[in-house]
Amino acid sequence: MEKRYDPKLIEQKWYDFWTQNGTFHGDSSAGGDPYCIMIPPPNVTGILHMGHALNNTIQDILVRWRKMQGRNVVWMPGTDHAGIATQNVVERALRNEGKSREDLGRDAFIDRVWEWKEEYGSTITRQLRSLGCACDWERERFTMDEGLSDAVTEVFVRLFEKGLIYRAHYIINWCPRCHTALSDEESEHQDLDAHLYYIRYPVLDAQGNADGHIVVATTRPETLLGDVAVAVNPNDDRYADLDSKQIMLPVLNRQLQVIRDEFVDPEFGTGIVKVTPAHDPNDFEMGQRHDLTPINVMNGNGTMNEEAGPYNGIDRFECRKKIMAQLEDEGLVEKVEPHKHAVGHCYRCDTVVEPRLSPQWFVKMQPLAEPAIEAVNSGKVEFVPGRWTKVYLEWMENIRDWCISRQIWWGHRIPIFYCDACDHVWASKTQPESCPECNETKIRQDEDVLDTWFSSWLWPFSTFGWPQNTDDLKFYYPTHDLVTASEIIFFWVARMIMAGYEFIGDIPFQTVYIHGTVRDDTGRKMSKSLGNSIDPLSIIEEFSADALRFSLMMITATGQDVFLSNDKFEIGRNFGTKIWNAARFMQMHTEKTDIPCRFDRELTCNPERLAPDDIYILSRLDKAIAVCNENLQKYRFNDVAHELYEFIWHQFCDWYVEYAKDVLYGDDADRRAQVLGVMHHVFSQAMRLLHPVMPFITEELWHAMQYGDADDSIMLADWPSTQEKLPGVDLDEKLVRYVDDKHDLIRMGRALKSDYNIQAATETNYVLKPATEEATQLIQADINALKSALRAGSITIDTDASPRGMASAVGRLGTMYMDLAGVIDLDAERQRLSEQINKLSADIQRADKKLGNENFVTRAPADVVERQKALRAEMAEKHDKLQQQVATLSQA
RNA sequence: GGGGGAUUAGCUCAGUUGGCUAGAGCACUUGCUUGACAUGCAAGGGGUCACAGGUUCAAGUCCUGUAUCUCCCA
Repeated sequence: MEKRYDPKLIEQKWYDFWTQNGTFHGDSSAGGDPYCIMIPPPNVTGILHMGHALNNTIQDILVRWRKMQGRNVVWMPGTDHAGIATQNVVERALRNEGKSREDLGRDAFIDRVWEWKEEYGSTITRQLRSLGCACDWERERFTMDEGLSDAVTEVFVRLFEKGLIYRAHYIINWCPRCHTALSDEESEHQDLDAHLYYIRYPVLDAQGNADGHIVVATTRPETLLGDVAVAVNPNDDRYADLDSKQIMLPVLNRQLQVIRDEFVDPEFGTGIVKVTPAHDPNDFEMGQRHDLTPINVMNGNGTMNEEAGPYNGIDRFECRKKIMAQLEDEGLVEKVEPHKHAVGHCYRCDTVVEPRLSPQWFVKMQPLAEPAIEAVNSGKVEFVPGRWTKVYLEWMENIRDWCISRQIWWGHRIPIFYCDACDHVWASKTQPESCPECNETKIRQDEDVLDTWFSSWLWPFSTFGWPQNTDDLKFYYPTHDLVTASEIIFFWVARMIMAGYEFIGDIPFQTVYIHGTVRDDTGRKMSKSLGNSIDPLSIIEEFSADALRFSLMMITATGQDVFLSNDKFEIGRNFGTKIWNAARFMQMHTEKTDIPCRFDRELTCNPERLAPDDIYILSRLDKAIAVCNENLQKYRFNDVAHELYEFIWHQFCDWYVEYAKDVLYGDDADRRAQVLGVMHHVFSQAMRLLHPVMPFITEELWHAMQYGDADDSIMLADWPSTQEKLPGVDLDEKLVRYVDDKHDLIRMGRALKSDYNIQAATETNYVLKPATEEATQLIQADINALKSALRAGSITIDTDASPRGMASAVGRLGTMYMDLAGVIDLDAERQRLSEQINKLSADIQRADKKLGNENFVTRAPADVVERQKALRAEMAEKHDKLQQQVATLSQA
């Protein structure tokens, strides 16, 4: 083994090994107990960021753990075609060539997008590989694949024929830059510091003479060009006489209707609002209630249209400025106030979304939502952490229809056909030759494509070949865990549950694990525009993929947001180095012997000759296994990481390996074999426990230690279980407790040296007065281990010891004296002991107070009271002994 | 406006059904080129658990309110 661990080559090597050996592939015909995870398909234009790294590390942990448990595992990978984002990317490239998509035409443009996809579309899946993801790449899918596209068409036609897909002229979110409709979820609200403009609308009396004005408050003055009415609350008696007046629209001098509608908040502005049904969703609804005809004053690109009169052709924001200037000139501006309000932004390009009245296709969601609500209410689908249940239900119970049409070219074209002859509109899975009603051949397909999520919501079954009822679908569906971030609950999770019920009649997955958002160390979301992203690939380059993964798990509390900075990844790197060196140590000693290394398969040891420290580490291993198992089941990955860190670093390396040195450098060949046997057994189990989190280094060491055959993988090794007791080995509780106490004793002995400024390497002499007969025997049998741990010159066991002039410390096993060769500072030692005594006195008092409380003794559970009593007794004993020490000192 | 989360050591965070003397990593102090590892070892210091009430034998933990930060929805 190399002295330094060099992860780069090793990680590449093992990833190739796994993929070449089909380690990640699952096969339904092999049967067994299925376990399936669907990757949240990343955007095909995407590059790996820390959110992906966190998301996929968690999935990989689950997948590798289940695989080792012997489940028939599939982790389904793939990407989505990201209609708007991908089209944007390709259009940008075209623009650099001085062309537009219209120049190319639809078919040529789509060819061009496919070319782009072939060339650049595998960036993120390649990056997932360097993270170590055990995806079943043979199954990789893309939402525009033939099979998945077939599923999309099938679903559209079914829903259309069921009456759940309809076309309507409705106000939707429109991105003027991407030039398409968006769903409500794709319009992200951001609070903006803006203004509330108070504008005077002239009033004429019944005779048509000027009669003052009314004041309306608006955040968007440019839309007044599309006003058709003003509205007041019916209970607002300030404006009772408004009906007898004519309200005139400034600029265009159009007479406006006056309507009364409950929607108007009398507290907002002046209590009068302008009504612009074509440019505001609330106004649109008011318009419908009052039978108003909307006037659209804008073009699709965000400029004003001919309805805007003098402002025709001007950009909407420019128009706002100009119109305010004109109103100012005409004395029609009452005042302008600062105003904070939420404004929708396009989730793909961050342009301010424009509410736009246009014909679009919608899915009627309420009927689909009902079983999906029930699935979560009944616990068939479970959110972890559970608080997300409420978020999901809240959205589902107030679900709104889903706008699925997009005015772009890249995507699944809507399978709707129109007959110009008879106006028949129908959906068809195949390209029809003629109108089914009138047989006319002059038919045309809808120009729009579907929302990308309209294919993503089918992902859990379309990837398995649905609508065909394939063997894979039957075997792996419903899948088990879905791992994603909270941002995607509405976009994707909720819709998948609805699709699962609607098209398969069953849930798509059992558990939805929602992890936190990755933030920078000041708590801001990582984003390209803020420039605060940490690139996972540069972290992998600098620290290794294992380090990235382990560090993320160490610092990511279940479901909480993660605050990251570069130096946090040192945790994982240092841990990897530690493990590497422990393995080197073991190999070094194993090479010197002729014993085989494969202790994990069969621990060939003589139980009679196992020392307390051997028993102890085996017992701690059992505990580590139990803790890991429990926390994996509970999706508490940071607890798993912490336990592995504690066990491998502190229990194994700090205590057991240190203990083992004495034996391994000693001359008892039989004991050497025992210790090496235990060591390899523990290490091989630890590597398995760690494998899901740090797959590369564990695979490397699995082979370096020859725990498996050359063509074997740790990923196929058995997952550790506490049930597998070692033959003939009794993990005697008494011995385990003894070693715990011995560790205390060692710490105390070292602290004595440290307190007296004696270098650790100086071989001082100790006298030990055991507390009990049992302790005497245990220590006597174990004296060499104690001696070497303390680097003692000698340890004299003396049950009657009462030495003078020595520094002392009291532990459960007994009292430890350190010989200071007559140079003890009595005052300092007295001081040292008094401090301990004082602290103990305070603790004893506190315990007495509790135990003296009648209510505590009678009402608290018996075991709590017992524990308190035992603790008190222990403290009192130690207290007495310390006082004796002080007394002995004084006699000197 | 509605809902969620957070507030514990200098920093980042654990602390699960209330029950030890509140823990970890990093940072800090002191000592150590000890035969796997200085990406390390050993020994330390450091906390009024945001604030105010309440429930309880017992509150970091449960309840109410307040403050600050943060996210989602409208």
